[in-house]
Amino acid sequence: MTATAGDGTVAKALDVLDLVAGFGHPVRFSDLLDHSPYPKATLYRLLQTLVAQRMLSFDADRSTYTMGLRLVRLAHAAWEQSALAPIARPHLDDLSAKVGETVHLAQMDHAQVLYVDKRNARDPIPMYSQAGKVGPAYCTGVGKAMLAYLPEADLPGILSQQSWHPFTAKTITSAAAMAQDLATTRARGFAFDNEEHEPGIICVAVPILSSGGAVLGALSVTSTTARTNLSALADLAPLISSIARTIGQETTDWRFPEQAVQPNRKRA
Amino acid sequence: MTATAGDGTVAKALDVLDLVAGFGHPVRFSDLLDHSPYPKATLYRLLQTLVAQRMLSFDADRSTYTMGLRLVRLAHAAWEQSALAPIARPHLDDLSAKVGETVHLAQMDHAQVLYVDKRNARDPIPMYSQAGKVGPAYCTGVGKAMLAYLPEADLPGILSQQSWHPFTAKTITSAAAMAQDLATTRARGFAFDNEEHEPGIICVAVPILSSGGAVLGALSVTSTTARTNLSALADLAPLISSIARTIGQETTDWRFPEQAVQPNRKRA
DNA sequence: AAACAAGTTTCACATATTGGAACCTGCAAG
DNA sequence: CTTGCAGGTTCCAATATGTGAAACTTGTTT
Repeated sequence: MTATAGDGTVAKALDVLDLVAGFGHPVRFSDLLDHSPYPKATLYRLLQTLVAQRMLSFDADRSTYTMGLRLVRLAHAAWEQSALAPIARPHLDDLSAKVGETVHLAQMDHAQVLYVDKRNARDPIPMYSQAGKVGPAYCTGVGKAMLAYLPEADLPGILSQQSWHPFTAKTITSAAAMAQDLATTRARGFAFDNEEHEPGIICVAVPILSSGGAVLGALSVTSTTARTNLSALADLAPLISSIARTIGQETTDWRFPEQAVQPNRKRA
Repeated sequence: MTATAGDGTVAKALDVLDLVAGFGHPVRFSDLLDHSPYPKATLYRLLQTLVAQRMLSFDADRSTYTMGLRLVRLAHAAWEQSALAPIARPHLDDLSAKVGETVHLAQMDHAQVLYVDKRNARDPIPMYSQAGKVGPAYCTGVGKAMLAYLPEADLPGILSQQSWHPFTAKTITSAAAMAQDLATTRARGFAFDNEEHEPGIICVAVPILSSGGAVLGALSVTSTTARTNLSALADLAPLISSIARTIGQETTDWRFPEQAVQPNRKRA
């Protein structure tokens, strides 16, 4: 599972946190025990600590553990502080308004794709509750767009961590085939998802690059085969690319007005 | 600040996490050192651990620390798993569509109000609040709605933790005055925020209660004095209350279909 | 009443954490 | 240059912390 390094109390605690998160619903102590490598007493103490820290919450009635609210708070800070997401937000609104389809903003996280922001086709609700989800890199538009522009040195490591599960008949299922697809993507300047993750779902995606050329994230527009097709989506590429370029530019530029902020220096 | 209990490595690590979150922008090591009670070496190791766990990320170029992406991931799980938020979501959509004003869903977190979800007004007004953000309980509609229905035993503890900062001339600034206001609120069945937090901003809020009467959260509709007034907002109370009642009902009922889930029992 | 499962506490032992101090950087001033 | 210094990183002995097998509650089943 989350193959944590053997040592470090903090690592263990976070491991447990992931474990609880993985269940996706309130869990009892013994359920966790069955799925964790830690002995009863240790797990018990870790849980106590996490609850005390409000990273988990404990429902005494049902004697189950759930994710705590402190996390939501911390994540808010994480999102706000991320260089990409807050800057991209208004541009996502624009793009969403213009194309009227589902729009995704993603970043690489640990060889997977992390959706950082999203606009739905119907109701535009900017909120990270819908973001935060992770997905595979090898069969999503945003994933392939980022992979294509990653430093060559990093690629093998990341590709080796993909599961290559064949979600659909069109899923790319080997590093070799992926290399091919990424070359095409680079040549084209944008990536497609041709029903590689879910049948009927297609998308165009472009990378968001810093002015130094580093991959900051990716931007995509998703639709269905019922409504459109790849070549129609490709027509959107110039628009999406231009927006991605703007976001990349602004993100590179902004670098936080650090010297302007900090008239507060005191001890805790 | 986050007055953590003296012991526990995990507590310290999370304390540091909060510290970084508090800055709201990338920070250098020494900035953190100035604001933390921990000695250099200790703080250094804690930071290393957090970075290794991807709870923080370290920008080598600028040698600054920022919140990590793993948090966003965990928070997503937290949100999804929370009994209230996912259930309330469609109802927020409804309410938002019907009233066309800003709608908030909040919960109590550690004597403060945590905004868990939000819908913007059609004609969005710039305002201090966003999902994941925390706010004071004593001068917000949602805060007062929840306080009014909390078990009496819990109230003193929570009230004693309020800052009573007079944001505006109308802010309630003492526990005594609050007791009065809460009594009125209970009698009325819903709470007002009469420009108590920000001038020109007013709101109606109702508590969301479980069928057992426990406070699960609160629901509010916010507007401005430029556009409407308290008595007009009060007219919305029946609608909001009814939605809140539905949410409370569904949340109480749902209690996760536990027996349906778990054909997987194995050791890690 | 006896057997059992789930959760909690104990305690001697091991180890991870601690933090003062020494040690590396750059870099700016002499 | 070379000296001084602030921001960062590493050492290491002392010790506080975390460990986990086993004993012990509690509540539930047979």
